[in-house]
Amino acid sequence: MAAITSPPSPATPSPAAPPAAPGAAPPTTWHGELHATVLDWYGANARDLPWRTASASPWAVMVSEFMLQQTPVKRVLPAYAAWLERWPTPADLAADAPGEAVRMWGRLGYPRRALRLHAAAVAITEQHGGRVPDDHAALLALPGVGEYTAAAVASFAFRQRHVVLDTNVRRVFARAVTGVEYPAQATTAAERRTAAEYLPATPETAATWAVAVMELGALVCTARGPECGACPLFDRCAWQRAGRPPYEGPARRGQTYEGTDRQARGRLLAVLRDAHGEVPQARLDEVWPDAVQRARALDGLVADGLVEPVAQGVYRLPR
DNA sequence: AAAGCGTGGAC
DNA sequence: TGTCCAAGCTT
Repeated sequence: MAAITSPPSPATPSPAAPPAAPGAAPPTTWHGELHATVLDWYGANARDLPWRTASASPWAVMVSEFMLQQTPVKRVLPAYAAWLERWPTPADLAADAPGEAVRMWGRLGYPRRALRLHAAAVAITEQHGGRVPDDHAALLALPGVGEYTAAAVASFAFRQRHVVLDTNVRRVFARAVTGVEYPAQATTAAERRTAAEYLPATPETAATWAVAVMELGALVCTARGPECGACPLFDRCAWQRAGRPPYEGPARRGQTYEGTDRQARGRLLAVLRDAHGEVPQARLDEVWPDAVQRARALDGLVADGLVEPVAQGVYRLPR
């Protein structure tokens, strides 16, 4: 496999050993240089985000992580602030109705996340004394918390050492280490192995490294139009050294949205969100003409617990 | 394990 | 314009 190589340093002919043979860990000094390179870049370029401040509680970090699942930072910022103002602790949210969480979620998208965040708050309140657990396995057991989110909360909020593998990190490793433009569609064991190899040994350093690599992917090593000229890994990057070969493979996505059940669900739920209280069927009929698809979408929302039928032809957000 | 799940912005 | 993408999770 390729690797992040040492930069061709004309100034200091590095005494560091060349890239290690497959299977062997590279020299600590070399790793240390790589870590310093990325950490220095992060120190100078990190965005000033509210969930990264010292005063951000583990709950605040968890809220941010839920909201950031597939939603851009810019749209999360105001929702994050409003959410924490209303529900500063898990117990505050748990004491409120799940429908209120769905309403506060607004237009962030994927509203099931709101429901799961509420359910997580209930679990934290009932099973963890109202404190966000600092144990990775306990985090993973919470609703809406997967491998990434568990690692992110444990790392960012509790400064533990975990492989934090999100879309940004995967892309950075795909390019810098593997030498391809994009990672595979699904996360592979090889990717976890690679990320683990490069993870600093010290928890505190590992935690900062995790967020730093993510930030690099978000700001420089972007999916489209990466700014390689501004990248601290420019000289080491396997993709760069290979001449930045374009992605080869199957189309990575291609989801149409217009006319889908997803769009129908969104329209219906928007009506429920904006109407405080019960909503008659007629109000829903207005926003989606196709009766068959409308019924299917509404059934789906009910099945997901996002909508509650209160009577024949009357609906509301769940209580 | 591939598909379903929202929404808005960038190019 | 349509396509792609955004700190994924669940079934």
